[in-house]
Amino acid sequence: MQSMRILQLHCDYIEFTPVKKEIKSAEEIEPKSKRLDEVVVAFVAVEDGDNSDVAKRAMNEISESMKKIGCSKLLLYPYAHLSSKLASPSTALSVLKEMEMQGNGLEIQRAPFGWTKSYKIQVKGHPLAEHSKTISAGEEKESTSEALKAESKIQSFWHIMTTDGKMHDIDKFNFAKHQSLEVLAKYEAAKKRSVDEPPPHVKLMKKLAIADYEPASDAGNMRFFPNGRLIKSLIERYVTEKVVEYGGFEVETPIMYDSHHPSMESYFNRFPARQYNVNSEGKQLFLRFAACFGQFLMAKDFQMSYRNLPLRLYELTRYSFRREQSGELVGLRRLRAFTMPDCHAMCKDMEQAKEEFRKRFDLSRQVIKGLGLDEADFEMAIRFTEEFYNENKDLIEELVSKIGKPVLVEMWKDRFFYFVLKWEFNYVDNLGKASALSTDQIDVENGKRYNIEFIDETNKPQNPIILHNSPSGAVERVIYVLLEKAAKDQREGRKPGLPLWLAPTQVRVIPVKPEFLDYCEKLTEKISQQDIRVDLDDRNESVGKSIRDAETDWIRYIIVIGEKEANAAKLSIRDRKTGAVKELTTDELVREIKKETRGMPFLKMNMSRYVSKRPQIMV
RNA sequence: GCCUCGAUAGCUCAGCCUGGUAGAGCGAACGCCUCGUAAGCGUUAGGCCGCGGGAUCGAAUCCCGCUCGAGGCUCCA
Repeated sequence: MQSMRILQLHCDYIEFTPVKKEIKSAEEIEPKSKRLDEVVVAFVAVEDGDNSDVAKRAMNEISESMKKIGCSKLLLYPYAHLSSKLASPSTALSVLKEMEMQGNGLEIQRAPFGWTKSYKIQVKGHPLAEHSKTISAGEEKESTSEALKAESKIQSFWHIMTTDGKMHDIDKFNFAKHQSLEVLAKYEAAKKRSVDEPPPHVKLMKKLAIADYEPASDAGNMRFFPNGRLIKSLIERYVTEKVVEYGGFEVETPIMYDSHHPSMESYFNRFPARQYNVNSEGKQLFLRFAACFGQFLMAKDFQMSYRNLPLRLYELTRYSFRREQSGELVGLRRLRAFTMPDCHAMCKDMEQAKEEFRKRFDLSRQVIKGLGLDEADFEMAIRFTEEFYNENKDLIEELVSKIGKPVLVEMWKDRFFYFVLKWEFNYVDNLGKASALSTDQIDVENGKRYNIEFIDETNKPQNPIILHNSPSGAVERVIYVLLEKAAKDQREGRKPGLPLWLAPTQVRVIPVKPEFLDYCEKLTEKISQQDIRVDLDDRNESVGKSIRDAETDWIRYIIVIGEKEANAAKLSIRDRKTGAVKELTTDELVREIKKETRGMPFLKMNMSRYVSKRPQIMV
């Protein structure tokens, strides 16, 4: 079958000079040089049989891909050498002219037809810069991004699965008791929502001096103040501990990769133009958008036996980078640079993969719970191919029944992604936006793609099935969820707060008068030695003011020291959770805090112990 | 990427419509008060009104362009 061939290059510039006529029917033009900057050059070979329908399709394809790379200047460059079944020159020229006329909202130029031209060209370094396609009458084929094409055609069937394993129509399901699930289902299936205010966590992240935008960087790259860094460190440590307990081995892989490395190219074709690119010494590098390929390339170099499986590799990626569309970045919900715990398990067969999948499901639930969320705080979605469902109903129904409430189901007629099964926990925020936290996938494709091998029982090499799990989701997103949850508490009349183990200050000591400072200092030191984050408000402010400041900082325990306490064993402790003042000895207080933070990591205070010594972070 | 909105003191914002000395609260510095569970009092310092251009005798204010940011759409491996 004949088809037009196109090689499309996104260029910094092209400069060409018509040298001499190549064929008799060449266009009559002035042989002048021309230079174009920031342009997409499409080398086009028109084949025998191409017609105006093909011209139209070709232009649609070109303009579509140019939209993706954000360029609207196009140079059509007749280039016979791409084909051996060329159309006649007159047909070719008329097809090219049709393409030029069609426009598609682009600024189009055309290099002269039929001339030998010398040219100088500089092609850009991003993965989508080079792109070839073949357009034929009747069908279309795109050699570099079939997957993308397929994605828009992919057929999904949406359902609700109840804990008894029954599937229900979304339209007929009674959401009365499952409002967040309804939001998620509508969000996913219909993509309908409309709000026009920033989500409440944005104010909170600033007020609590956790994080802020950094205008001197790129959008979606946040700065984290001491409080934010502390909270992130604690979450990171917690998730890592849990993954290591489960059996993960922590590794570290590079954050940038060569775009032209053979293992990268096929990955790119699925997910184009969504990464940061870095040029260095002629290499075109991109910043990783996940830990997958780092770990896959590592596993490829392992000599593995089936006896070594399942093998779990884990990395806390600080950072992963995704160049999300600017309009999609909001506070800490979605970032362009984020910290993703990413754990892969290589399994010898589907049986082992399923077993492992169950373990990781439990791990993820445990981690989410430790982070201060419970089943009521998120909605699960589970996605699978029809084939996988038919063969593995038991596994899917088991997961749903463990969650103990209905979940959203997406079923695909055919496998499009590299996985056959995926679930995720979604948090639905105050504005009805859903975002995924934990997730796990069964990947049946990348073992082969990356040439990862193990030797099976019969001494034959096999590709493992790979599970992709993040037990918590991005660390920044966990903070977003905790703050949104706090905002919800506030809105509904409860006191907002962070889990005690994550609070930058757990206890604050306030003297009634400066003369008690000495006593306060000794007390602060004593509590601090028990691995509790305690600070001292040594400013000469009124007690009322100090209490107020501590309350607006969400500090859980406030100890006021005056005449009475300095001469007695018991302390007056204001517990923010109840709002009441209670009397406890120091040891009793320490025990209470230890009990509530048991099993969770501890880090020392990340600011001066003295409130008067701290800069105000006004953002 | 498209659409909408925004940018004034360290922070949050008023002033802009209707052009004529740059405002408040918080925070900061200094001083007074010496205080018992959510804001004690006073004084002072602090501004290229995002950048560039235009019309005007005169611009924070009106017009044009740009940059940056936010929200929505789309997207979200």
